[in-house]
Amino acid sequence: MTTPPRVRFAPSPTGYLHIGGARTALFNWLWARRTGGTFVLRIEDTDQERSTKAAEEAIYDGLRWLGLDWDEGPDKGGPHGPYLQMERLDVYKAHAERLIRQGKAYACYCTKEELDAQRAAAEAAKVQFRYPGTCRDKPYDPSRRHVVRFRVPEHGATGWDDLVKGPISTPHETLQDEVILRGDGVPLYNFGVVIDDVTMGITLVARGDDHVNNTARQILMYQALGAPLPTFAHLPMILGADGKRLSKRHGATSVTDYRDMGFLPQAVVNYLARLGWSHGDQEIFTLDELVKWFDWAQVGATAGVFSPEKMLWVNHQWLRGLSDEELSRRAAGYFQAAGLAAADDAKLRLVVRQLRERAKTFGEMVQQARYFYAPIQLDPKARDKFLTAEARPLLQAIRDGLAAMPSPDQAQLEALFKGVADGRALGLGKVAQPVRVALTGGTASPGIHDVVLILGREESLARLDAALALVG
RNA sequence: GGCCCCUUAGUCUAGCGGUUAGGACGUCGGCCUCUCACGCCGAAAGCAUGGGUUCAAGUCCCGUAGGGGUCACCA
Repeated sequence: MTTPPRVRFAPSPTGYLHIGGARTALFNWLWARRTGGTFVLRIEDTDQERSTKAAEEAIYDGLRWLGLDWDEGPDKGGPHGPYLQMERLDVYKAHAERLIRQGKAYACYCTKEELDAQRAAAEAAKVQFRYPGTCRDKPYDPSRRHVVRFRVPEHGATGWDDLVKGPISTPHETLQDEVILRGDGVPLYNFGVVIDDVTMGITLVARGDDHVNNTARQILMYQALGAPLPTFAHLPMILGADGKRLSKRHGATSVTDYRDMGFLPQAVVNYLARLGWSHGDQEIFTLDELVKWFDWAQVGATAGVFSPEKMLWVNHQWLRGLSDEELSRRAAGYFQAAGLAAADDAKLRLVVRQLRERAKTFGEMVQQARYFYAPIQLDPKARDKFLTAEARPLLQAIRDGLAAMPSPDQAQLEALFKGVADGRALGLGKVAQPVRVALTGGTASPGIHDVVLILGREESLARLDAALALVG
């Protein structure tokens, strides 16, 4: 029996919740839920240039929509708060001063300009720039403007056994005495992370593998601090179709974009989980199943290309799996946003039932449902092909037959269409297509009887009349 | 460029020394059919490459190539 892990998701509030960040959050959350551990949300807002409150809210928003709840965080507090880095400045300062006193860090009085010049010189000489240790042995004078640098061993290497990548080691020669506290007392990333993970009792650090190169320096800091090491797990990046890191130019990368397009949160979670993790041959997973089966051992070490097509497919599977009630309840918001249906009513229920097999997202569903709620937009090609003189008598016959039905139902309509077709020795399609174009404006729709039923007798008659007027 | 990581079909993956290399998305063909979807059936398509180790290698080791990441008083 070991103590349950404490994991965390620590985004910077510099933008919306990115697909990649969402997956990192998801894996952490799954592990916490699976093990009975604790999921901590920490906001790393030390980059004051780029951090915004709006972005912070967007992150909460995205996580909530996905259904990933946190046990401790800025908005709900917890025993290790505050959870906003800018509210923890005194903590970093205290630890930095302790490290200075112990000789494990030191004050550096070099100016940015001096450093920039040295960097430029190194570049001109085509050598790798490393901080030369100018201030390494200078006495500590707090009254002088300074940054704090962490003393890195000259030789040797630091490694760890990564939960997803296995053993990794970084030679100290590639490291340098990096700045851990800025002149204004704000910590730099590596220091803030370590101090927070230590003081928050984080036992498993799972993050994107763009942090692999930070891990050795962080381990060195853990050691300097005398703190126990967490386990590290580095998740491979999510790439775009061109093999480059997924970014805006690849399309939608914000989880809320997917919400707006009409994806189900379960589907997004499902897809993200399967991108880089697997459980045999299964493709569709409920959250409960993911919680039950998620394991770092099944997380792959290779970067994955984000596939919008597959995510659409996954979403479609989920859409089709919802009950009629659930489906129309969720669809209602999208229909309202598009100005189509006023509410989750009986008509919407019928529309949605017909469209669930045909639309992969609520966004597509709304598009395909337009003619049920708004005047048709006649597709010219469809009109030329089907609203012809030959079709006139057929349309007329259907119109008259429908007019003669006080309350049409599936069986009556079937008999009507069949009768008209058989009477002229025509296939059903010859009759159905012109009617379809008359009623929907196009050539693709649910079954023609269903269309009539959803539209209703009056509206159907009106549209048939309009078409008849057109064919003259 | 230095360092680190990665490499099974177009894509996501299964595989953990002996398999006709399995599944899924996508693609193509067929069936179903009033259109479109759905569904069903079928097909094409893969172990980057060169050396080892071994009776046996997609699986282990080394090299090469390719890809990605990272080298700030950003995170």
